[in-house]
Amino acid sequence: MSALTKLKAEIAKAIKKLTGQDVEPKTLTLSSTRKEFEGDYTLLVFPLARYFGKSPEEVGKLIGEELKANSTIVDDYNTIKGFLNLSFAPEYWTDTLTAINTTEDFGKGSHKDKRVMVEFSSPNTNKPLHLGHIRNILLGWSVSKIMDAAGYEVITTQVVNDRGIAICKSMLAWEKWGNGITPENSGKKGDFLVGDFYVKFNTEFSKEYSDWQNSKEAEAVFSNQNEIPDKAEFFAEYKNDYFNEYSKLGSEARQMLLKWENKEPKTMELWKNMNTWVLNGFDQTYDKLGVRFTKSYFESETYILGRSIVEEGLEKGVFYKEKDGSIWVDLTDANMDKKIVLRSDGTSLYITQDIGTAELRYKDFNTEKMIYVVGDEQEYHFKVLFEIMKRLERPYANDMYHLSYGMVELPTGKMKSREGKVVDADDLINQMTLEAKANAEEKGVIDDSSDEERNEIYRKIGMAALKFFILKVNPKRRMIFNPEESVDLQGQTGPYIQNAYVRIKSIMRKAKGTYDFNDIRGYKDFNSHEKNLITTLSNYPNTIQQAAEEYEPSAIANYVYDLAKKYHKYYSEIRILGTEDKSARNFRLALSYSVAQILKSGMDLLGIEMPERM
RNA sequence: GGUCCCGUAGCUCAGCUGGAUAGAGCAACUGACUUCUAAUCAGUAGGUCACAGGUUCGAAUCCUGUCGGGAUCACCA
Repeated sequence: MSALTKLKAEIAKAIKKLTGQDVEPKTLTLSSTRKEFEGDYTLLVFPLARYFGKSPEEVGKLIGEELKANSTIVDDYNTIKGFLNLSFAPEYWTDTLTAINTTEDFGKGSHKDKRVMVEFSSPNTNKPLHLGHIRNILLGWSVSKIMDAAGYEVITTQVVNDRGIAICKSMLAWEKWGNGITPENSGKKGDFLVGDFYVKFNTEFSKEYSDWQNSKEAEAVFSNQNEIPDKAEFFAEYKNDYFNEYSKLGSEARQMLLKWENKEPKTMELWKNMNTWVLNGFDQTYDKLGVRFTKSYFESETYILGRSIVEEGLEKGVFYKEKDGSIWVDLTDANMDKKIVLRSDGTSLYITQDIGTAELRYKDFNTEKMIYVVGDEQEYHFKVLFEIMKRLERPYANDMYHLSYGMVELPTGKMKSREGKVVDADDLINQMTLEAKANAEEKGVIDDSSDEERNEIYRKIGMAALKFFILKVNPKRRMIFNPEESVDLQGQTGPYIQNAYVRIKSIMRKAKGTYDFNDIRGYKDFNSHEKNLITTLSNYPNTIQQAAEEYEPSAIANYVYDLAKKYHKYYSEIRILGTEDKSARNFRLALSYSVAQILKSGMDLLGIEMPERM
């Protein structure tokens, strides 16, 4: 039991003694005292005044007096209006620090008997990963780390969309214009190579389309409109219909999809090859991002799943059949629409697959809790999915969560992969490392490291800047990313936090063998920074729990920044190694050591690595 | 039109279940490296918390409405 929980119990006891009223200790609000007032922690007495029938100020005095007399933690108190400011005994600070210092994995939550699955990334195999994926991946990875720290057992998965018309477009373009190029014979990273052909298909298709617009066929289509719209506007909107009805390339792509579905050997071979190229490329990117999946699911293998569950739902009366044979679910009573779950020709839809994969994962890993990291444009889809799973009475249905995040946009607007208007993940990662390098060389700091060590440091710094930049923001916010102005390396950033850590590491190297963390209790004359830091450190476990409950990496990011900021300030004002008094010096080193540990641990929850020097 | 998300300093964002005078960073300007790593620290300036009501001892926070931005409402994924 932490000292603060103990104190709350003592306060509840005091209230009981003074009024006979039972108060749940958890309902008491105890927060650290604002710096302009005397005291360490503040109890809000407004809500308690009604038990006493006295003014908040008087109540505060009564409770304060009682605590001062009987609490081992509280040394003194003062009241201002309805605020009871409590000052703690010196032992509170040293003992709390020692507890933090000696607890292994301080902050980690108690074991929860539940497996959580976090699904994220979920790329298509027709193009490389881009900035949008980066936000998704960083969020997913961080949430999985946070859930793990909160005490869950975590399974990470991705669902790879490796089938469908988009992939066929890349395949067709490669067949037509590829001249047998491969990653091996060209030296080009596989996902980029395939992505190039996806763009190639679309530029060729656009050419074909604009040529067609001058044809008699097009003229006929246009003049057939009931209302005569603006011609340019009409053709801009008609592109998709053209693809399906008139386009030569479109029909070739659809034929390829048909061949794929019939498992035509030559097509299968091409498909397998190109997928392997892309997936190898993805693995390299995941590696650079420091992300791993317990298991990958492939839509080519899972897209048929879900049909048997639809059958089951039909029997149970959860779904119903239309005359044309299509199967639907009616969610109007839950404030949603009717939704089709199986086509009239018996083939699956997106939702059918998701029903199937949820079930498959439950069978594979017995995951009772599932978190889907997917963009906010799919909120409705997941609302529907979760409602369906509830109606199908799946054991995991009540613990499914859509971690929805806002789109990442460029200053010029939305990214469009088919036009090649994207920020590629790999480019961005490299750019960040280069920027960290340029910045460091300008400063000329890192001393006697080898080139290899230095590059490793630059990579860590660059990645920290990128990751922190993205994770510090509430996921729900849309964000505009400007690749030119790029990500800062100073201020509220990843490197700022790394820098605090590096400073401590440097101190610890210099202090080696000259201190004893067990000898700190003699120190009593704490300054406000020291109390402040210990208070912040002891909030770490709560922060983790809260971040886990709300699926919110930004809570960790803000915490870690706050801690680093407080330490930087402390560092600039107090000379730690120069401290004369032995127990004070031990205390300060112990405090610094703990700060470093928590900074490292917290950054790890964001998927950010710490360099030992920079 | 229905539903959901967002709106806080010039810009990017914090602000926990309602609590004391709304906080950081960037950009601008001033200072601080012979002293544990200056990717730092200190300071100046910058606010009608979109707007209007309501709830109460007390509202950026909760409720209602309005306005602005976005998403979504396919036998696409």
